Amino acid sequence: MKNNANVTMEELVNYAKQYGYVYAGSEIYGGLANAWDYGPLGALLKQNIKNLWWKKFVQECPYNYGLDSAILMNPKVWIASGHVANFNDPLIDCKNCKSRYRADKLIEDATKGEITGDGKTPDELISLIKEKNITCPKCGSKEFTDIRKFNLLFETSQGVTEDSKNKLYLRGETAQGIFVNFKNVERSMRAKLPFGIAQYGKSFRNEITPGNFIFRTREFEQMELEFFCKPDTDLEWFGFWKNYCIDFLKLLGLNKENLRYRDHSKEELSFYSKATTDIEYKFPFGWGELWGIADRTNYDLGVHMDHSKEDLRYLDPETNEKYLPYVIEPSLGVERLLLAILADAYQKEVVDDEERLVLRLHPALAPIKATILPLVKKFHSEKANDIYVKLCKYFPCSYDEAGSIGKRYRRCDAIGTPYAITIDDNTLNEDTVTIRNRDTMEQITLKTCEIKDYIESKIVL
RNA sequence: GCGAAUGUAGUUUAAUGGUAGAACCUCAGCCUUCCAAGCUGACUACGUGGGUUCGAUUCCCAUCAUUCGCUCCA
Repeated sequence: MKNNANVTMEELVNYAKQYGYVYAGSEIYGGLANAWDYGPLGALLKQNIKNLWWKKFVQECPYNYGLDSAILMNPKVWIASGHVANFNDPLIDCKNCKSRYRADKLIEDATKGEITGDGKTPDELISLIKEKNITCPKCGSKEFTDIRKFNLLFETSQGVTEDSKNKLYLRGETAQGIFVNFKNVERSMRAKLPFGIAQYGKSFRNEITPGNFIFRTREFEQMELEFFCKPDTDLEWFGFWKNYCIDFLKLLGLNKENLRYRDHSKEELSFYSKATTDIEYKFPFGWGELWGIADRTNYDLGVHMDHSKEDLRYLDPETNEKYLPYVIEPSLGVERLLLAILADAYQKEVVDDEERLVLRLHPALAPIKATILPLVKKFHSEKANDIYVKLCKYFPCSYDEAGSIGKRYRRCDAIGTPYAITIDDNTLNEDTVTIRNRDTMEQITLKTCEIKDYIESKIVL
């Protein structure tokens, strides 16, 4: 039944636009590359994703606390974290065949790792390339362009006048807002290791090549947890969170077949990371990273302690030792998860030779939980509207009286609404309604006063 | 940013150097008592800006956007 192998990205993009999930950004002005807006349903789905993540990682998790830190931070944060230096890729083009390389990688490859490009200025890199007679691996040319730096951090300025002294960065990840608040949370919540701090929010990166719809965008939303633990327990917790994360995805209803772990090789690991595992999802365009789970050691707290001169060490109440906690970071992109959820739920089924488009979303994720349908407009509208007004107070509902009942069922199938409540003569005479289930197409009869409890019991994750 | 391709209603598309036709969707009305029924009507498009031409959606240039590679990553 579940099979999204035939769903193309193109189909999903059209679907998302057609039904009010995702629109191209600034469309009436010709668009803006790679910007996407979330429509009425997309906004609800996004909210649901974030709320469910918060529920599982904060509300129901005894270890973790929530946080909402600012997007604008003191620029020293980004210098300390290494983003200002390391989000600068020195790129160089071959003038002959137009191939593009990272200058530091080019040197490393050409010298078989004898010379590393780490920490070199652009001028030093250029002279190294000349000195070692490095040629383009593709065409053998020695003619390269100058090095151009692509700073992945967005810059902005604070104050009404443009002034480099007031240069600020839009955060490139939410994680740093957590690290700089480590001591605050520890003190105010009287937190004992191990404990985690979770937050979701917007981050910005000047990606050189964004793409694949909402998979990689320059403005995106992250849901990150920084989990602090004793230095020797990091690998144990690393395993714990790997399981916890994938269980969460399965709970949301993602098909197991479309999920896998991928461990980073040693060469691939970030300089600060001891181990990293990605949870990948099989998107219509192929396997792609959904959730990165990294053992960041004590790197982040360490650099912030160095740069800020604040003591960020934890005083272990059992041993009276002071040490920097290790950090496990499960980091998830909201839009990526949303894309995975849409791709996974999108089903085209054939019912009596007719194609039925149905979005098999978990009821907890569905933007609209129930739709209220008067069986015949002129007889049942008034009663249906009464019920609609009452149910709206508890969860998002819609009301639809246009077209045949069958057509209205299909409309709510297409946007993933799990329950359709039909109001007919029995509602007027006996105060009962028919509730039709999107997935099974089965119908049950309930008293009107039972509807709210019934649906609320189904939309809990 | 570089290379290649593309751009006609919300979606899928047709035709054309003389300013565009359809299907689905949507909306209104009629009809309709449980799975996209039917009838009547309505709305909506040549990405943007220049150039050539008597006249451009069509040809040329630029620009913007999208897609695919390089690269990067949540």
